[in-house]
Amino acid sequence: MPGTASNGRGFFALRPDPPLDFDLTLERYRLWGPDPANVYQRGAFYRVARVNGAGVPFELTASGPAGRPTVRVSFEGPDTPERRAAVRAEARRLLGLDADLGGFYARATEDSVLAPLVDPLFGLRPSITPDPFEMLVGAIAAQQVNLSFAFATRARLVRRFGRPRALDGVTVYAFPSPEAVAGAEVATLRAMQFSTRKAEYLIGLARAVADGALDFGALAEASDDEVIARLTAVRGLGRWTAEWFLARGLGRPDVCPAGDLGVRRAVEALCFRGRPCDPARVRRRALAWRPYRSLAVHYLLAGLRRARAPRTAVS
DNA sequence: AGCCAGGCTCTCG
DNA sequence: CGAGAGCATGGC
Repeated sequence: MPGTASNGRGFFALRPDPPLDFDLTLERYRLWGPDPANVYQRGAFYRVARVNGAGVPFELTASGPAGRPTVRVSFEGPDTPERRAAVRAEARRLLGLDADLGGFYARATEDSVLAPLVDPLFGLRPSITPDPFEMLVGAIAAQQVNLSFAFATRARLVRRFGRPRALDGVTVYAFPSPEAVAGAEVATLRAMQFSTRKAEYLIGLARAVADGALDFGALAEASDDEVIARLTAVRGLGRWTAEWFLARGLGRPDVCPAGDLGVRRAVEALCFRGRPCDPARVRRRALAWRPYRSLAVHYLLAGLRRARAPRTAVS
């Protein structure tokens, strides 16, 4: 590895506005199985940032009091301002640091469903996927199948089409580029246990991104409704996918993916005493959580998970 | 064996 | 248009 040693490492610290619960926020990257592009193990989170097409592996660790944590960021050198800025931007998105948690909590105290969730989930932030293509691939993988299976199929795709990097002996993959997936064969994706339909969706999406038909830069500037319209024009991307993209890909604050099975179950359990309700009812109930519907949904899902699988007393 | 899993497309009426 | 059937896959 010529050059690696002399290029060294870069370090800096993030001091986000509190609160931030580092583990609660990043826990989702290991809940349903390993994700080779987002490795969270032994208290450290690893990922590969993209800078002008080049990959920069970095590592996040937390220290300091929970009320005011410091996030230590370490990345593969050379330590240039451009690389540093790119890593900082990815770290901020992964940790959801731009979310208005204070405003949400103030509103949540007035809501009988949200209020009890604030204390046990204090500092949970909505992790944003830094790479929009990655977000959409993950959504397609998760359509209509359980999340453990979805993670497994997506992990196979990452290992096959992504590039492995090493940082402190930990292997973390750069998520595959649209160009790499655009060149895949349906049969290859079928072998990863994607259905034929999903294989077609994935290749079609990758091509649309690669040839510029789907422009993420433009989406970032568009209104919520416009984003939904442009995404659902792509075969394989429906409203559910578009709404999760808004929330988890673009960090839009006021989105409720009412068609989501998990959201529906959470709303049924926490708002309607377990009584079944359809997406329209979910959407109506969520109106009360404006303009923080994304955070509300995030907390409902995490709250239900916690209720069903409570953490051990010590942690 | 059969139902479920954090949907989407296509077709009809 | 809105509802409904059809779709593929693996896990339990």
